[in-house]
Amino acid sequence: MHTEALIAAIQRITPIEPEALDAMLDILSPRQINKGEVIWNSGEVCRHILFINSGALRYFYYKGGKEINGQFFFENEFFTDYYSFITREPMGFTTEALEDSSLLLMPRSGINNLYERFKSFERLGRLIAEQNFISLHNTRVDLHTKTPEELYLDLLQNRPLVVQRVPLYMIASYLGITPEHLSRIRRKVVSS
Amino acid sequence: MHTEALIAAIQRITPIEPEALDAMLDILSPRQINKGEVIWNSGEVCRHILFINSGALRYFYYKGGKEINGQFFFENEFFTDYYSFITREPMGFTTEALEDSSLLLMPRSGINNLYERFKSFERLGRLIAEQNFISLHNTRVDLHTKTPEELYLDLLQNRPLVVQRVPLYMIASYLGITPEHLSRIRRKVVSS
DNA sequence: CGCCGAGTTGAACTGAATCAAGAAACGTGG
DNA sequence: CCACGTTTCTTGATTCAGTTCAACTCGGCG
Repeated sequence: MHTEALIAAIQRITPIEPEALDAMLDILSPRQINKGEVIWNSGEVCRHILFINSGALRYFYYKGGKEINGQFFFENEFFTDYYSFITREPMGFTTEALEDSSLLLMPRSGINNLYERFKSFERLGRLIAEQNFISLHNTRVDLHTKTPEELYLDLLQNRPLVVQRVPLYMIASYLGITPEHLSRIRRKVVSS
Repeated sequence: MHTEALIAAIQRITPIEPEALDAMLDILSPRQINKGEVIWNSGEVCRHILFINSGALRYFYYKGGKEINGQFFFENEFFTDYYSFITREPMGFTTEALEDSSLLLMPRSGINNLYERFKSFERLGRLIAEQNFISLHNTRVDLHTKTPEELYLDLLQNRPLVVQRVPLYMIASYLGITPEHLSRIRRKVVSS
């Protein structure tokens, strides 16, 4: 099991003492998943936080029979449906592998145990939740105030991996526009 | 100082023992504010959670010189810029009284103190933060998937106070449309 | 080699913004 | 309690951004 990237990602967020890291390794379970496979289905309760060793994920929901992409995630990023994870309500969307991916899963029970044993780990959990909240807040403000073209330029700036590795038609629904329109925006942006 | 509504609102969320409630009363400070007055300015760090005894608030930010309303709050509701409150980064928006209002303010220092002394109070804080997160999540999904007309109908259903007590042109920017367009949507909805 | 999914392009259409003018509603001072 | 000015809301005409539908290109893969 490769855990170096996870440990490095954690240390980038907040320092954790070696004993806490050791205890964390005990609760990890690895999971390999192929491109296009579903990781978590809409309607299930989310019981894990996952870390992406390699690969890419997306989550999406449905609107009028069509898939709407909510967000994309890549190697060295954490992901969970924080809402479902906490409230134990069923998830409202489906999580799928965009590429063959190698994941590390941390179950809720194990995490709660770590929270009780290590204050530093509780701090880590809080910081991850806060990042989650902040990025949700930013997305909300952006959707509220920016044009599709501005949103696409932001994406190029801040999340170039999305533009490089996610098919255009998925990015389109993520931005709330049609693939045709995104294609035209891209032409315009490239030529300018 | 009127604290009955606050206590009732708390008990609706989670039971809190009398000693913890007493301790909480000690950290409260009341504040009267007139219609149109600013409560918190953009750029300040948010140091309080507030409870609305009576009146109404809104928060808004700017886009191209125009005010964009983020959310509206009424009597018996809590409000804070959760992001700024936690990270101590400056707030990105301004909070203002929509009506003459009577507020109760809880300072962060006092709240942290209560968290340490009473486990039940920590639970309350977590639940309020979660509600905050959930409503942000829902807003995000709605802005992503619904038409302005659907958003307005949702508002009528779920937050009728907004429609009753907030001027139309403020609701328009909240929904991401112009006042003219909202006026036409309203005409259409009423006549059907 | 041929197919199929992804991306592009064009033309017609539509929902929403903009601009401009009035009509209501509202509060304030006389 | 009325008159006036200001703010809010409505309505119409025009313009524009973005969608829809349909046809076509391109690249990868069986």
